[in-house]
Amino acid sequence: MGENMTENKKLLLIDGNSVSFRAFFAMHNVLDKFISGDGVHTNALYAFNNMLEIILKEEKPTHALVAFDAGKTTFRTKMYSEYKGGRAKTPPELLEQLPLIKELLNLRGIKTYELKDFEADDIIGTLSKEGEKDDMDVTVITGDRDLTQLTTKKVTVRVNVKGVTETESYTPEHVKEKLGIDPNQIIDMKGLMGDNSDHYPGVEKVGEKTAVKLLNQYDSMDGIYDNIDDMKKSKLKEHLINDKDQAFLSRKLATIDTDAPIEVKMGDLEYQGDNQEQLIRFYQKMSFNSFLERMDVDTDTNVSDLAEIEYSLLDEKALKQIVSDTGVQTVIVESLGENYHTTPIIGLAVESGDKYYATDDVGILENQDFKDWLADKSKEKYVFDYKKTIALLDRYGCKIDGVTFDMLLVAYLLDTNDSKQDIGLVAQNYGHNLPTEDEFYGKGAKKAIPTDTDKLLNYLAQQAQVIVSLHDKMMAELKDNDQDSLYDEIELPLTIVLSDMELQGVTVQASKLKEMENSFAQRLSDIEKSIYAAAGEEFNINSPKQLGVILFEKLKLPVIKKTKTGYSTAVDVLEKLKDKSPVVQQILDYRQISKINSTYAVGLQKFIQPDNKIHTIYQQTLTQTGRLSSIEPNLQNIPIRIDEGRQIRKAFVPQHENWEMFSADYSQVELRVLAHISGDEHMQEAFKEDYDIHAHTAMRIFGLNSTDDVTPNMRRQAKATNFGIVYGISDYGLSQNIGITRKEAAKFIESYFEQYPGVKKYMDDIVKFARENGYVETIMHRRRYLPDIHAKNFAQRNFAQRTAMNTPIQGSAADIIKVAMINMQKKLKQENLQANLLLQVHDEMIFEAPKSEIETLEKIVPSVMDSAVKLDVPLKVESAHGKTWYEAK
DNA sequence: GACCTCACG
DNA sequence: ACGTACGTGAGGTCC
Repeated sequence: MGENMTENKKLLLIDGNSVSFRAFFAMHNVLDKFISGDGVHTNALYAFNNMLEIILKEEKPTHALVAFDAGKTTFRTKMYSEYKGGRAKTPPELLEQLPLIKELLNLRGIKTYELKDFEADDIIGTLSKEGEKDDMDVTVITGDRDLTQLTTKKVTVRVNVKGVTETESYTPEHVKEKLGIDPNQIIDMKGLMGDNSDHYPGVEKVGEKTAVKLLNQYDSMDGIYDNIDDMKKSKLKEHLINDKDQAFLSRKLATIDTDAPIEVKMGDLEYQGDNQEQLIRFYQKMSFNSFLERMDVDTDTNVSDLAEIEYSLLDEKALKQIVSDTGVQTVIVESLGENYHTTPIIGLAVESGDKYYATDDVGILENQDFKDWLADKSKEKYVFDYKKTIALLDRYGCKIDGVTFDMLLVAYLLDTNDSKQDIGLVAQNYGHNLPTEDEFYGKGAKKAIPTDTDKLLNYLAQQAQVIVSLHDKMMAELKDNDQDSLYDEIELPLTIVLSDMELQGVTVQASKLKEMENSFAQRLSDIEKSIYAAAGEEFNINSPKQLGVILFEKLKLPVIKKTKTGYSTAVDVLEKLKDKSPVVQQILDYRQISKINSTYAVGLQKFIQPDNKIHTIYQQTLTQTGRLSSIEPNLQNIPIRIDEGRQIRKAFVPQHENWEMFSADYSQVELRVLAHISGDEHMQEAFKEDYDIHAHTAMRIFGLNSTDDVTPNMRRQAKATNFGIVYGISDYGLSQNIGITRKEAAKFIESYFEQYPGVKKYMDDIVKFARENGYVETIMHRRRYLPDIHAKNFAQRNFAQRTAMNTPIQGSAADIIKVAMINMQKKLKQENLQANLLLQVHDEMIFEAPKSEIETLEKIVPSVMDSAVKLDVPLKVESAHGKTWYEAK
């Protein structure tokens, strides 16, 4: 180890422009929320400071500097006038924040610097070299990958990967691993391949791959051109010769100047630390409450630093005040851990008339006045996670009603990324200093209720306080987004429907599952034996790693696809190897049965409660599209496609004798939604006339005159294309799915768009909408923000575009069934039926009902479902019933 | 805890 | 040249 006599001097260099840029777009979706008193946007400033806090803590620099670009023209534009040409202008909302960012840095004791005719990169390059000469450790923070060329043993370059706080650290080893070349070869690589975003060319047809290959062979661009005469004749050689001048110019442009004429000296860069007084005033001016709070409690967010709040014990005396209060009150019912259907309540808190009450004695729930107050619909209440609160109280014999504000639900509707089902996280997103569950109770094995009861009760009181103080702001945002009816009329009423379903539970016969488990076990052991025989040895078939060795090394089957860690043994790969060896089919069989056995036959038994029922949890605030998800267990993926798996459904039965299972599903709801929102005439006609949609599509894209001429294979391909359209199609994806070439797939798509021009227009328009607004929305104004729609990275951006196309379709379908569920529950009550809604699987509802009610359900369920919303095309519902879920289809 | 695989819409 | 279908949850392996 080298001795460092300068005592760990540490230089921090930040690329001010690129980090500000990232900061701005990372918080672009809250642009309008972050405005200072005098009307200046502050989102980038806020995110920048966030990053700064984290970086300063991690890096503990002794010296620091933030470099900025000085202007549009530099020595590079003089060399090549097109340099960075065609770049989008910096948004004015960001531009106005740059002086604020510099002011902030000044108050935080960090020097800023810019130099005429040079870019921030050159300042950083020059100083990092100087720091290294002084034997300092240097860290560079930037949003720009180009700076990785500065990486050395002493210089680490951290590039923002997601937002501004997550970075990827480049050391020389990491560069080598990632790019396959050394840091000092990066400029040669850029010279050869050019740079689209900086707008300079390299050598024609040379991309990253080719450049790296050449550099591995010839070391540098000079090496390539020294040996060019010896290269054998090829297009590549021709391009290299033709574009030689261009390549050397590009390399020059890509090279960061490490010898810029800067006027600052290392001594000027000493990190000063915060100017407390002025910084506080600055934060106040910017309304940065969270940063202000952090200053008061110092930097440590330990539980002991929890701001104290005054509360009294929630006892009989307090209840007198609470039940007589006519104003809005906030209720906290706390439980720790995973599944709220089984975990105990560990504490309660109520905010009432600006006072806080809390207790860890659940005996209070036996007080009749309290019970009545909780169940009283006319007593308005606020909570966090209404569904959980209902379920917890239910086990203690209490009902709760009158809830008008569920902070979790509102946070989710405002931004699907925001809700992490943790009040601390939501609070922190809104600038409040409340610990998360993990922060307060500890993580993993260390998780525990604090021994100091006062601490716990204080935390609960604080939760109530956060809910009270954020209510107005969040509800106002909801209204601004035009999402108030989505909340009032759909999500909040749905919470009650879902809690009914969860608490009702579905009856599952353990004996039936046990029986299947035994028969699967027998079959598995048979197949196992014959696989071992074919392989010539015993191994763990469930291990993709071991299986890979057997298939591709021992049996020498051709490798079709690789994963990050080894050979892929996924179904699509094995399907292609089926005729090469009989063992492949046996492995497929083994996999299938093993999956059904472990996940369902064995797995589901563990969830059957003493009441012979399974009580799943529907996550209402999780998916990015507005669908529900089901956990512990997941009852939305019970097998159906293959009969062996489908047998599992025979264990799902009604809870009473002489009852039946009844299921009803929407037919092609997503395509109908697409027909509606795209307004495409041909697709709308197909649904209005109730044609077989896939046959109709086949007829159109294959240019036939009648659906009678459509072959089953044509229909299959058209069906896949319809699915692809809904997912945000790509020719590659479609080609993989139906086993045709990419070219053929591209043809399909082209003719699809010719036949359904409205669909094409929708796809173009929705992506444009996402680019302009930063989000997309459903028919009920459910929102999904798509920050990656502006990503520089091709794959990320494309993904965001497909998401923009798919989300309004999938999400609107989710809206529709949610409305139907609410109406259905109402109808069952109105009609005084005993039938119970038990499950929802995205486009279907599953009920149990007395046999005598089945006929009624057959009329009312489809009618409630297809009238849930009014679209430009009809909705279609199919239903079935039988003794078990298996038969109800 | 990451990764692979596979169940559903 | 890039690297892909959209949305989920869970079990098993391996580190």
